Amino acid sequence: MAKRASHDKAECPVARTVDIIGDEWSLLILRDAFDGLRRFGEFQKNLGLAKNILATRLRHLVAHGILEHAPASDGSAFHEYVLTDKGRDLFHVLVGLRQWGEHHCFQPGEPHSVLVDAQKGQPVRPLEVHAHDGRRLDATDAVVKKVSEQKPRAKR
Amino acid sequence: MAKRASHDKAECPVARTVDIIGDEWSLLILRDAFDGLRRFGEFQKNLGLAKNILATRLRHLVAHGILEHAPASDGSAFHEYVLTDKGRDLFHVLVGLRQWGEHHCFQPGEPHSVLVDAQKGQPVRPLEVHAHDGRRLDATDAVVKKVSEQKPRAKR
DNA sequence: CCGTATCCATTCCGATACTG
DNA sequence: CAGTATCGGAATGGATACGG
Repeated sequence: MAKRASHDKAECPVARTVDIIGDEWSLLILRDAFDGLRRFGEFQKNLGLAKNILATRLRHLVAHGILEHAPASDGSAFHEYVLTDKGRDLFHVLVGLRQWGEHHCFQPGEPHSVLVDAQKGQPVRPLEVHAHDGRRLDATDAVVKKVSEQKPRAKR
Repeated sequence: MAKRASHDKAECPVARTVDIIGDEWSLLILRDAFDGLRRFGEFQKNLGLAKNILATRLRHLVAHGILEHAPASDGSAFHEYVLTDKGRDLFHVLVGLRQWGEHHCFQPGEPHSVLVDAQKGQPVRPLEVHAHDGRRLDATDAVVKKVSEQKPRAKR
């Protein structure tokens, strides 16, 4: 009865995405994956979550093609979880979360980690949203066009 | 015993952010808030979640300064929930989720809503991450610099 | 070292009834 | 319309023990 709602059929891309990665642990696992963590034990130690939960989340991410579970690239006999291309495309989401946190979740002077350009060591620029023609947009300049409002195309 | 882990003390901005908005309903509420929804009933109807849960989430978002609960701007006697500046800064996160979903969660030809420039009606550009000097970065070009690795400054 | 299996407390979610 | 109160079922999360 109290089955968790699912939005995997929604016409809204946000809903579908949130349905897949919209939970605390998955997002943190992804953060660590972008940080280069690969092994089960690394995730477990770094996140401090129970192994069964980690296993569930990893399975889920693998099932959705975000992580790949493959034999380790180095000689070791173990397997590792690495981001697929699809998973790497979540980069912007993680950067967005990070930048918002840097800006809004710390007291002035309170130390926090920073995302920097690997070459120069400089912090990355804040994300911006741009229109098709390059104009910068903020939240009030953008609207969601619903499917039903879209120009119907050839029947399919 | 099975209390949910909290990351509000983490030094990682992603962890703190995820701690606040890293759950399904909060993210969907925010999506709707960016869509212009304001009233309790609008959220409830559009999301189809129980009122008590919605109330809890809204309270939480208000407590964290992401939404503001104020009397309606129009004449009506009711209150409404509107994004604060802090909340509006989550725009990039939502755009990131949306774009990923548009790209990865739909079959070719399957219809979905689209985020467009309000002026011209054109879809917005895909997000990009840029270095301080403007070079475009992907996930492998950026690294997280931990607090402990940062150059110590004057004692504080 | 990498997971699976089990147990149990807690939390969450949905439905409904009820109040202002 | 906008919530609060309550309830039961479900899923989650944490700990631990166990097998590959």
